[in-house]
Amino acid sequence: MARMPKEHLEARRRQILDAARRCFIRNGFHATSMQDVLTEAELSAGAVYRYFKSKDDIIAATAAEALAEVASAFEAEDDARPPDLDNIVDLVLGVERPPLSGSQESAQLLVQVWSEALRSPSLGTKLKEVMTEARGVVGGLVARHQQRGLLPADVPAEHVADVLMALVDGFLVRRAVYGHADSVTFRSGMRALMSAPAQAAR
Amino acid sequence: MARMPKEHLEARRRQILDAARRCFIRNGFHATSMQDVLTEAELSAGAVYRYFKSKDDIIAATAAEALAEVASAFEAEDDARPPDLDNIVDLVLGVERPPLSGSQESAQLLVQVWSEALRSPSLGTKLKEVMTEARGVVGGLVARHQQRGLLPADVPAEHVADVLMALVDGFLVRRAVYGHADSVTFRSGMRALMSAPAQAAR
DNA sequence: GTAAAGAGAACGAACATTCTTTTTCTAAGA
DNA sequence: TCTTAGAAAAAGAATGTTCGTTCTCTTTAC
Repeated sequence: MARMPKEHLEARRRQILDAARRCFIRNGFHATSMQDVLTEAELSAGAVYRYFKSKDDIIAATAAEALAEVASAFEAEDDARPPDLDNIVDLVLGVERPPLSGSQESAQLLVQVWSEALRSPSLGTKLKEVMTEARGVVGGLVARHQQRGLLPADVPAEHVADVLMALVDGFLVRRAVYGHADSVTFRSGMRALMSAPAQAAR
Repeated sequence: MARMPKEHLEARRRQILDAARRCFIRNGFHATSMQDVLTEAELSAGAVYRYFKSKDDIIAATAAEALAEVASAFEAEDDARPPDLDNIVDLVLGVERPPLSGSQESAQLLVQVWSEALRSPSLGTKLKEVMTEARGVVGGLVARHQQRGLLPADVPAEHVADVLMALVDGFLVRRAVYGHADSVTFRSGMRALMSAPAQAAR
């Protein structure tokens, strides 16, 4: 019997997933060949197929980790935040570790995941679940702000949450595609928008 | 000599591009095979390759049309808008025909274009050009609003434009991936955000 | 010593593209 | 105006390559 220590087993799996992730970010899921992944991971086909049963399996695992990253960022927003913050912008644009402060590579992978979710029903379902959950978290924060009079209370919190979620997604798009998405600039723009003088309906 | 009327020639080209577009929206650029396109267009390989010299050529043409659609939407914002509008939200979310009121399919294709732009330098460049142009248009509108006192003037217009552009992109993501992105809901949330009471720095 | 782990050749299917053949349509000639 | 030649347009088989995956053999680690 020569079963290797399972820590080594998981290290190999990690090695493959990391290599695949780099390939997928660079070329997308379907323009990346298995040969690309094998070369990047510096492993043979025989080795890789011991850990994943197919390319689709690797894609699914990569996408799942990307979604987990997003989910955990929103969870952190939920409870780790001090309850007395005064500006909702900081909720979404907080510097420490929300989705927005992730790397450009994470943003690029997420764009690939969106694209893949359009053709894979199972990934699409997972994505919707994660984002629905996140919207709930943000909605709760909005509601708390409304209770404190920091936001008008006559608008459903979900409506505001939708806008904030779109801001996050849009920020990710711009960071992924255009490279520089500066959260300081962004926050400044948001503050300007939010301190617009009250307007009469036209 | 038997050269067909060029209107028929362009109709064939359209037929192919329309079919390809449907395929690309459904499966992405690289998970779509030429056979898929041929079947969808109800044409033979020989026919299609008379109008496009390669699959990449079809991809490039499809992406270019998608970008043209976006560009024209922003151009329309620029000059067709009444100059006396009172709410900047309407700039981005206007109902008539800006990018946001496009179909879900257009949004889905745009996600595929973003994804492809990550691996194709030439498409990436074109995309950046179009979006830089659009940002300029939005920036000009923001500046005009600042001049009228509808927005704080102590923040660079570009910062606000960045936020609004991200909103557009985010709206497109949500419409593409989650299906229902209701512009009425969205506008309601935006208005709530923008009429937030002025806040003291914490 | 033995079975797991890995390497790398081998395989069939699917791919984009080209080549050959057939069909279709235009334009010149009777 | 009808015919017909001839080229453009389209079809579909053919081709060579690349793909994902499997199979066999070797190495490694317990």
